[in-house]
Amino acid sequence: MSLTIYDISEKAGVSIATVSRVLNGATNVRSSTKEKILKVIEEYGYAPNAFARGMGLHSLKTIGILCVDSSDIYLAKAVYYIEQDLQANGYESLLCCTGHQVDMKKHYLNLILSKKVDSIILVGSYFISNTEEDNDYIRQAAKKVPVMLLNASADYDNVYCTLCDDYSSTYDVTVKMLNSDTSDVIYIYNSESYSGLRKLGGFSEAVNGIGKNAADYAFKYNGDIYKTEDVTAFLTEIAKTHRFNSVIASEDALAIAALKYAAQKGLKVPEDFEVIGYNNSVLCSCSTPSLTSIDNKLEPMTHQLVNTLMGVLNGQEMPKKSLFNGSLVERETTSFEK
Amino acid sequence: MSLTIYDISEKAGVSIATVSRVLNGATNVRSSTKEKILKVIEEYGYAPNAFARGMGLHSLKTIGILCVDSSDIYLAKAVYYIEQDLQANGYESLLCCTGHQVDMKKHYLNLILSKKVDSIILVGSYFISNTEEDNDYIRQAAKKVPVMLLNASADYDNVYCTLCDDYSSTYDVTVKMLNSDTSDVIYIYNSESYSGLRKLGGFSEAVNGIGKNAADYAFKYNGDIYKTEDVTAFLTEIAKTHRFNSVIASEDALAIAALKYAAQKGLKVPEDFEVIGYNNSVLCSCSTPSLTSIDNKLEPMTHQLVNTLMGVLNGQEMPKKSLFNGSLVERETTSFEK
DNA sequence: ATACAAAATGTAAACGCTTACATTGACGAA
DNA sequence: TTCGTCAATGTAAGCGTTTACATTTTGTAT
Repeated sequence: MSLTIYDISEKAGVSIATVSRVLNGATNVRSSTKEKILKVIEEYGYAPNAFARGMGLHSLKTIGILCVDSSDIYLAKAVYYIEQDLQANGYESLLCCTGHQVDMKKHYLNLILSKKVDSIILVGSYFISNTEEDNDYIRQAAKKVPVMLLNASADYDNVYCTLCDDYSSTYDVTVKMLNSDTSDVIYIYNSESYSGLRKLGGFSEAVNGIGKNAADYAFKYNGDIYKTEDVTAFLTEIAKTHRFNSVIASEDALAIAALKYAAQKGLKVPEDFEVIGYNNSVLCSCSTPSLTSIDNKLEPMTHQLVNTLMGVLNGQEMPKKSLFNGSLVERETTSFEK
Repeated sequence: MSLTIYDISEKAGVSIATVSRVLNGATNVRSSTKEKILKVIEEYGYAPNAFARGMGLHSLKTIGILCVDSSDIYLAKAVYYIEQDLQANGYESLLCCTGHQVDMKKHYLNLILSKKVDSIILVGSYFISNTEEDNDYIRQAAKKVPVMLLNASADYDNVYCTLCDDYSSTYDVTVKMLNSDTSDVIYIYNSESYSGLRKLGGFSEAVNGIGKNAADYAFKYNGDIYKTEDVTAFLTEIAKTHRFNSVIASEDALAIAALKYAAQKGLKVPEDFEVIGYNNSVLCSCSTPSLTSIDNKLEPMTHQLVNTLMGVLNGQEMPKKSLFNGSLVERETTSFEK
């Protein structure tokens, strides 16, 4: 078995308490003693047992991150930023990818709670707005540690939200679209995610605003958004019953597929067909023409989230909700600027 | 503070041992007792303390995963597959994103080792082939638990490798390129990653094979591969001194940038300019024209890796090295098939 | 040299579990 | 009824730390 603090104390000729103090950077240890212990540790390659530490300590300076799907470009980026920030603040992070099933989400939430994390950050769709019961597990968790929500909103005790005002962004861009030459605009979205619904709301308000029925222009795609062929087939299907010459997508990947669709139909982008994505992800500059997209300020949001968290952990009063505004990044698939 | 096993035993009127047995699914507990305890646990929302468990238990059925950068599409996908498989095998996973700095890699490696993981899986460039000393930390880790390498090769005790024969794939595709109409082919690559070097080797052999000096045709790009503009600028720079009409890239993102470059120069793809990427990632079908790429069998590789690991943990003799062959997935940026 | 305060170090309890071993209880055979 | 057996349950030690408190050492002023 590996060495314990006893082994080290014995070899260094001191007590375990002194070793522990050195390990934890206590100041009240004579420097000669410290050196001696450090040398032994170095020589024998001792590493403290995290579980034993966990038992003694109250805080392990560890934050649990739950992510629905780390293979999603956007979420992976979010997790990455958050981890960097946590590390910069001297916190470790524990990441679990839960998938979309509710029981798995609950399972991992409890799992990670049992590891004495100081807080939990939820990245992706965890907060299911429809049923109070489904969300109860989050409220339960919030009784133990502060819960941070990225891109979701909830008014619970000890739950802090950082999000982008998708509603407004989508509303604004829809209005812009409706006023442009290509005015037959549809909205395609995929998941039942909270942000997807907020975007739908903004789109709907804009469409309803000009006296049309938004429901006729919003289409939900159930499937893998990265399967381009499936999405283009989906659009082809829509085209059978609906006329449209521009697409607002809830995700960049969907928008990319819309571009493929346009190419298939021989439609010129942006002259005859306009497309707007969401997230301003790496995909945008990968497509030809490059994709206009709404930047939802992921990086600033993650900074804010971690900042808020650090404040909360230090006992400061922090905002329960931090709201950012998205901004349109125009590239080659729209022609607003002309 | 949260409840302990003592609280539960008290409320249920049994001893802590019995509660522990129920918690761990022991069979020798009367079912009426079991029910009673389970009910109390349910009612009071007890969750065992993972650290205390960790102290008692020898194996926590937990695997540590180290990933260089989870925001990289390819690596994120790899991690995702691995986590799914581990979960299916009843193992938990602990993921740490280390970044590229060597000290951070070492730091996290030790950190994760201290959490009593049963094994460590390294995803990305951890094995630095050049200096023995730099790799020593991996050998040290392998003394404690089996170390699994994805896409890297090392002949150390207790280290198991699963990789794709990038060398051959790149060699084959280069030969194919050299024989086609567009024969002025260059290779662009970014990192000092192990697989990047293997690919370079394959490319070089093919080029040297026709009596040219490979070094004149391979170009290393140092920078963010997702910054399309930077990469196109890099290509423009190359074009000043070198004539080329086809590009083999070590990563899809670089290939995508090469497509942008071609578009800028008004070159027709694939007629006047051919491009091949690597990894067959989601980017391939996102670009227009869609990108020909080498599929390096990520999913089968991850399955194999986890299989091997499970075998090793069960004490079976397993292959030290599992080698897959990449395959060319032709899309619209090449014209081999015509 | 002596006394005392402060700094350094040591001792031992606590953290919440698992599990070997001890004890109790139930049931069937004699 | 009485014993033996085996299943169910309980007791207590141990896992490797941290840390409050106790003790020793050091340094300083007298």
